Amino acid sequence: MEKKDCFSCKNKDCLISQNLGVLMDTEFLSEKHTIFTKRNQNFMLEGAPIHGLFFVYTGKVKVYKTGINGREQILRFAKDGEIIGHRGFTIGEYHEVSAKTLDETILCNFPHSTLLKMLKSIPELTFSFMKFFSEELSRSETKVQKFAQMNVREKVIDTLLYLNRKFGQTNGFLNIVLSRKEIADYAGTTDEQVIRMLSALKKEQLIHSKGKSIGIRNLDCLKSEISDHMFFISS
DNA sequence: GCATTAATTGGTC
DNA sequence: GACCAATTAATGC
Repeated sequence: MEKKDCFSCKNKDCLISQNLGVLMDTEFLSEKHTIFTKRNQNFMLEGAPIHGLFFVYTGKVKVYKTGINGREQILRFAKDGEIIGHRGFTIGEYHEVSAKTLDETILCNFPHSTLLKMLKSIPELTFSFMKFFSEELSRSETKVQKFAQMNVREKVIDTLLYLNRKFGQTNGFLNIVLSRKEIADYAGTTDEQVIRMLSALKKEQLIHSKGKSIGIRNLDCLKSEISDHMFFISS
C-alpha cells in the first residue's frame, strides 16, 4: 500500500505537520512508515519492546493499561493527528500502555532511532514536544483529581462531555461508538453502573441513544452539573 | 439459524 | 458502588 506523506497531510494538530517548515529539508520524513489497520487491532502492547512513535493519520484509537483483575483502564482516546506511544520514548525499552484501533485506522510510525535524531537536531520540534508533554501532564493530573472526587454520575457525564469535545456530534449522535464497558473503562467504573446512569440520563431527557450510539440532548445542563462543584477543574 | 458477545435488570454484600 | 446471576438483545459466522 502507498505511503502517506506529510506534505499532503491535513492534520493540523499533528506535531510533525506543524513543524514541516523545519523538517522538509531533512531525511527524517522518508524514514516514516505508514501502517494500515483494521478495527480492533492491537498495534501496541504493554510489555512489548518500543517500536517508535505513532501518529493517527485517520481513525480512532484507545490507549489503555491492563490493571488489577485484568480490568482495563482506558487512559484516553486518540483521533486524527494525535500521538500515541510518547510516554515510553525516552525511558525504558518497553511500552507501558497498550493501544487498539476502534475503527479502520491509518497510522504513521517513526522508528525510535529516527525520533531521537529528530529531537536532538531540531529545537523547534523538541519545543513542540515539550509543550505537548506539559499539556499531557496537566490533563493527567486533572484526571487523578476527577477519579478521586467525582461520583459515578459525574464520571459518566464527564466522559460523555469529553467524547463530545474530542469527537463532536453529527445528526444528534456522538461521532464515536463505544461499548458500555469501554465507557466504564474510561470513566473508572463498571459497565452496569454506566448502563444505569445512561438510563437515568435518558429518563431526564439529557441524552438519547439508539443501539450503542449516544447523543447529547442538553449539553448545557450536563455541563452545569459538572461545573457546579468542579468549576475549578479544567480539561 | 445457531453461537457467541453485549446490554440490561435485579439482587447481594 | 462492586460483583454476580439471569434474561434479553444484538452480532458474527
